[in-house]
Amino acid sequence: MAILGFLRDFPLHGYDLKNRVASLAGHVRPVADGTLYPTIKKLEDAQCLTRRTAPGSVAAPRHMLEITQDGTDQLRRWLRDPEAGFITDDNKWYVLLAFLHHLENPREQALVLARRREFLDQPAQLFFDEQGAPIPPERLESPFRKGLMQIHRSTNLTEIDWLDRQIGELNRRAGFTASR
Amino acid sequence: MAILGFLRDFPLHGYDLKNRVASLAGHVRPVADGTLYPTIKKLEDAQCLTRRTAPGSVAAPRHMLEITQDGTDQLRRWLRDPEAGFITDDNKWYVLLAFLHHLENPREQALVLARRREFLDQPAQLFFDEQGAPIPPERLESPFRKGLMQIHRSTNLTEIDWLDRQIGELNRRAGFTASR
DNA sequence: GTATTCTACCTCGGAGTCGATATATCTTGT
DNA sequence: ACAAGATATATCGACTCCGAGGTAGAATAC
Repeated sequence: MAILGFLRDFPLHGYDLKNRVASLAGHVRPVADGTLYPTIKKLEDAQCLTRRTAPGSVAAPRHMLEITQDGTDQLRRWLRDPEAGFITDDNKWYVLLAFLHHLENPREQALVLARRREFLDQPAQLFFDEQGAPIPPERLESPFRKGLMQIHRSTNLTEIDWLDRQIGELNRRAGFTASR
Repeated sequence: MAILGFLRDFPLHGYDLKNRVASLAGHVRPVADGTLYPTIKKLEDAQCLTRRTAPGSVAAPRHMLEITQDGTDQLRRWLRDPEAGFITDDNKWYVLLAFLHHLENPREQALVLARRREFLDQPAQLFFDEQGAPIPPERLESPFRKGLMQIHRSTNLTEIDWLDRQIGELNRRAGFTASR
């Protein structure tokens, strides 16, 4: 998704793509060559991108990659109806968010945000005692677990706040375009 | 790490462990049977835990798992000197944090928190233009990317604040025990 | 001249994870 | 009496991903 998402902005070569994906995922989680290049080839085989060899501006020759219509369609399908992991896993969610603007319909964008919003709504029970009963933060002995739950709660509220404002904005815009 | 960390609190059987790990990791990212049971066996082979068959209190018989001294040592090694991913990947970091109290020396605990603190300090450049120059949040066209960077910044500050207070507290305590 | 470094691409083996499948027990509903 | 569902453990094949290694061109350092 990140490869097609970046290519949708402008054509790139593999090495450049690697650095962009690395700085996006998490913060700086490098993507291994052994992951990137086979994935590019897979997307090429699936007609999602085309390759054009260009002389390297700095060193060895590059393969400039361009997204195709099939690739754009595939990207939009992934964004419109993301797998569960893209909603529940923070890392994946942030990747999705980075490319959600490529889904052009504000109503569809709002629906995706709503899924995340719904997920964040369910109260997080992280720790349980011997009997399996949830332990509230104030009864946790470990200051790290206490901090973990505090941070978790605080960051969730921050994101929920943003989501609500954004969903409202998108629905307003969807209403405008529908009533025109 | 999560298996040994939970067992360090009290003995558990696999099924129970599965639910606890699931509710901890991320928030609710279920752990597959095919991951859990082979891992338990691997830890057993490595003498990190012992197994004792007990009649199932509700249904089928359980294998009650108990951590050994070797297991405790291994857990502490993982916590004391975590791999890079445990510092930079939010999901992994939160798992580590959930068990950091098993590292009993406050000085060692503070050192791990300091590594995370140092990582959070480096400013996040998530998006770049065609020339490779970083794009500041205010010049981003996508509201989702803008929100992404806002949320990222805000949650980072929240965690940094907590880390600083916690590191200070731990160092105070380390000073006390050293001067006694 | 030559070594090093950065750019740029690619492949292979191994490790880890998942989903499907299987088995068995006990409780609950019908 | 029987079916369904939760509990509980285990394995296997498929898949993904990474890390190590290799190739090569161009710039820079020594």
